[in-house]
Amino acid sequence: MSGDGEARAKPASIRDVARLASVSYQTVSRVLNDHPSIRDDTRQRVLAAIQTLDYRPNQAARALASSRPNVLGILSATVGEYGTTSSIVAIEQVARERGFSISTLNLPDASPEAIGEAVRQFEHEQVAGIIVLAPQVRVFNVIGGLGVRVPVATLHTGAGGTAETIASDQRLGAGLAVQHLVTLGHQDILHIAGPQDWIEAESRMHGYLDAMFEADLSTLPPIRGDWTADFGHFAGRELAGRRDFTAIFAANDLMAIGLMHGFRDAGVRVPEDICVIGFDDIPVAAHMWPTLSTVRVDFAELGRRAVAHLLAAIQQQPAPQFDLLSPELIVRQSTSAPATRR
Amino acid sequence: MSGDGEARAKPASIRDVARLASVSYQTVSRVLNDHPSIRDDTRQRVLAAIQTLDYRPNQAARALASSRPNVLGILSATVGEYGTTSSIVAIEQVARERGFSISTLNLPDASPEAIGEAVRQFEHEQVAGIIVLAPQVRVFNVIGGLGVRVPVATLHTGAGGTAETIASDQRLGAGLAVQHLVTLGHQDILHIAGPQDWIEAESRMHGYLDAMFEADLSTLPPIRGDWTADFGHFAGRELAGRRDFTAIFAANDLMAIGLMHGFRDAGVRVPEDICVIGFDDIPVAAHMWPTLSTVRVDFAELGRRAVAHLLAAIQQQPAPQFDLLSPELIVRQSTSAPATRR
DNA sequence: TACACTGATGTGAACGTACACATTCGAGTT
DNA sequence: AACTCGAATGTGTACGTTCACATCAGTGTA
Repeated sequence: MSGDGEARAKPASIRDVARLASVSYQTVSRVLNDHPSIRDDTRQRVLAAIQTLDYRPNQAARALASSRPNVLGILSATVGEYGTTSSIVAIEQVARERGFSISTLNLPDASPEAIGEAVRQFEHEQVAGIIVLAPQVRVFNVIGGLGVRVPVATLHTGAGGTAETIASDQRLGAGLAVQHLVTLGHQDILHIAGPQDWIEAESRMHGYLDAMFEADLSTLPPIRGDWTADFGHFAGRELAGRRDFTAIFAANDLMAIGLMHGFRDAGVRVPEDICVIGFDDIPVAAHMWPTLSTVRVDFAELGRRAVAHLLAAIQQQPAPQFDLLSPELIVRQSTSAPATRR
Repeated sequence: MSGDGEARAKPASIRDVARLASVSYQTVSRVLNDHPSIRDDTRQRVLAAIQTLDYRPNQAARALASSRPNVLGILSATVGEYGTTSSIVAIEQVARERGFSISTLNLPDASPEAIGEAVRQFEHEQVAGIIVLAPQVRVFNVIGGLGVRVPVATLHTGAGGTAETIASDQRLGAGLAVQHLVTLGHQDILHIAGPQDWIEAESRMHGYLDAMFEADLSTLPPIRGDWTADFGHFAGRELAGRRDFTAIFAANDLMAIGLMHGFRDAGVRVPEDICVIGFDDIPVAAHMWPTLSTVRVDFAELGRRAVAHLLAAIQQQPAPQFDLLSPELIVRQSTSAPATRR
């Protein structure tokens, strides 16, 4: 394979740099850590030596010697969901820019034991902080009760507690969706919520309830789903027989897509008979039939903010203040004015 | 919050375990590393002590002392795609079971410079090996020419080279799709391929060409797409005017979904006028209208195998031999016999 | 001139583990 | 009984970095 001339020897250490710059290794260490008391020409000399040797600090040794590690843990329970994935990608990128690496840990189930074990694992891996993407109420409680010693930041809105919480305004988003339906003339709006334990499910549901209340409309009891398109499909077929609503606000796009499928199976037309709006704006939403109205959330920005918060906490600095991230209403074909004949 | 009585002191070290088990720290180290020469009762005593103290080896120290690090790097360029994500989740889980953590690195673009820098970064992080999920031909070449010192495993089929390659039989999968269409009676089948540089795009396209050849059918020049539903949508509208094919095999589900959207816009019916089959079986495929026929690939298993391969290479053991992973044909509504009237 | 004080640098540990080399012990061989 | 051998365990040291402390010059103050 494409011979690479120079057989690279073992990487340069801090002492090699020190020797080349004619200073002690400790001085090099100070330069690396931005110690104030370093004469400027000394710093320049050290930096030049670093450059020459292509020296990069050994993270393992650094983590071992200091108690200030350089890995962020990402704890997620929502595997493969669009929003989660988008956030993780963004987190990883910005964390890397700030000199941290990422260790991800996916929970197949979010049982308290599993969460506890995961946090233990992270602590043991000496992570600097943990970003939690498992937005279940229970996770908060477990983590809160665990006496975690490292900073924790959680994505998504809800439960305050000790953890830094990065929110997008899911309630506002839900409100946008409902107001859109109301503006179109709908009065009987059903909500398909996410699982009971989920913070996002709760806040989207509250957004629905609030918006309905403000519009002076009576609400129907929400239906509990599990976020999946398969559930939506099932629910759609079940609900097709009901005539007490003209529009549905689903807590996420997948369920909305499944719903439309179920309605189709049952001969209910969207949007003519029933309107459907989702939440998330996953990439295929624009290509459904009918194309799916939804609420877009900037998951990547959410992730970036989580990192900013977490790093501030790690460095004992005041948390940066962000405005709540405003979701955006995306109107497509699946919502229209209610049919008059019904 | 929620007082947790015992203020946990610093975690137990190997010496604490040794003291409790009345052995030397070295003996504990041997137990941890499965050294053969350990009396069984000694081993039991040590294991009991480990249990009691909830001891877990400090990975940083371990990585520092040995040159045998315990982190696997995942290099990916295909952000947020379903298959990639599924594989990564599986990789992460099985790697963790085998005592490795995962460091992910997502490339916004797959330029040679970016790839080189990423590999450097991983080497510098002392990763034990790298799993590459950026299945572009170019990536192989860059990595091959880089003289990477750590083992590399790449997912997906194609380009042999020095890297361990974990393949699912994409050609076979593509063949399944085409044969399905042929069996239904189609003769003029168009292929929407992935981007030119992508290994998977190439092998799916070759699968298409091979299957057409075997069926003694003439092929149409494939159309190059970019994997996205948006492209599919565009292509669908363009192709709606053509009458020289009765079925389309799209290289992935997203493009297939976009295609159906485009056809819908143009008044072409699926499957009555044109049949569409995709590849991947993403979760929403079953809920399209019409539901999308496709080829299912076990991405998770693919990821697990990549880890097995990589760990074998790391431990200088012979690579485990797997049969090629066989994709599965999933027949749904978007494919049917061609209309006779056309 | 002696004194404390600050800025810049150097020295000796320590972090928790693995590796190379002792050491001990018992069994088998001569 | 002395000897070899291997299995089981213990002792030093190194990995590359940071931390606590020591040093040493220079500066201002009494």
